[in-house]
Amino acid sequence: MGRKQSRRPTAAELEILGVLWELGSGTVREVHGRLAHGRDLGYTTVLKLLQIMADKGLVRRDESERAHVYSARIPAEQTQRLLIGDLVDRAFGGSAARLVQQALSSRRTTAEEISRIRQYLDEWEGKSK
Amino acid sequence: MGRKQSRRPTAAELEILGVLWELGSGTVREVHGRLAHGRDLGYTTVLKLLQIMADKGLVRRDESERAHVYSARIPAEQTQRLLIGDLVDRAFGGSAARLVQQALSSRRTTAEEISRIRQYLDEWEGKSK
DNA sequence: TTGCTTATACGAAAAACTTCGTACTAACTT
DNA sequence: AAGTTAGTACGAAGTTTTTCGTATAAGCAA
Repeated sequence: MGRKQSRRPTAAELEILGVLWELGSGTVREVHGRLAHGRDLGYTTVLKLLQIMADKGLVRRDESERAHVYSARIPAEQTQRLLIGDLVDRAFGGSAARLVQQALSSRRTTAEEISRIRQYLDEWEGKSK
Repeated sequence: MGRKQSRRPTAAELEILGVLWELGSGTVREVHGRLAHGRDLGYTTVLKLLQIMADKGLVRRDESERAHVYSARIPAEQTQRLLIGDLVDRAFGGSAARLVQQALSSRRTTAEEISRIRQYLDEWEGKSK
C-alpha cells in the first residue's frame, strides 16, 4: 500500500510512465502493446511493474472495469525535472548549460525546435530580470 | 577481458567516471578519496568497481606502477550524449527542445549560462543553414 | 453448462548492481 | 630478516530491479 514516492523511477518504470504520459491512461494491454514493439517483453511483466508502481504511488489505478486502467500520478514535468537535476549533477558537473549544449549536438534538432528554445530563453530572461 | 562497451554506465560507474574526467586519471586511492568524502564507502568497493569498469572497457588501466592508474576511456561528451539521448527518448517523447525547456526551468541558471546557450544556438543555426 | 479467452494476483527465479571481506603480494622500515 | 604498510585479486553476500510462470477468476460463446 501507498508508500512514499518522489524517488527516481527505475528505467523500466520510466518507460511505462512515458507511455502513460503520452496516452493519458491505459490498460496493461495497451501499455504492453506500445512497449513490446520489436522487443520480447512479457505481458505479465508489464502487469507486475504496474502493480508495483501502483503500490509505490507512481500510478493511479481505476479498477471499475475488468481491465484496470492506469494513469501516471505524477506529472511528466515534475519527474523530468527530477531526472534532469540528477543528470546535471551526476554527469555535467552541475552545469545546465553544458547539458543543453550536448542536447543540441547529440540530436537532430529541427529549426522549429531551435526557435522554440529561443522563445524559452526569452521568456526566461524576461522573468528573471 | 575487454567486452563490448557503449552501454549506459550505471550510477556508481558514472560517479567514478565523473572523478576521472575531472582528474584526468587517478589511482584507486585518489578516486576513493574524492568519492568517500562524507560517505561511508569502502576502498575495495571502488577498487572492484574500477576493475569491473576496466573489464567492460569503460576505463583504461596503467599497470606500470604498483598502484594502477585509471583513466576514462570514453570522453565525457560521448557519454553525456548517450545519457541525454536515453533520457530524451524515454522521458521526453523524443523532443530535445522539451528537455532544454525543463533544464532551464528546473535549475538556477545564471545569466552567463544563458548567454552561453544563445551562443550555442547561433553556432548551431549557422552550421545547419 | 462447458469450454475458451482475457483478466489480475503473486511468488519467486533471474539478472544486474553494489558492497565488502579475506587472501595474497610487493615494497618499505627498523 | 621480520614486521608493517599499501596495494591488487576475487569470491561472494546483499540489494534492487526485471522478468515470468502458474494459479485463479470473470466474462463470453456454443
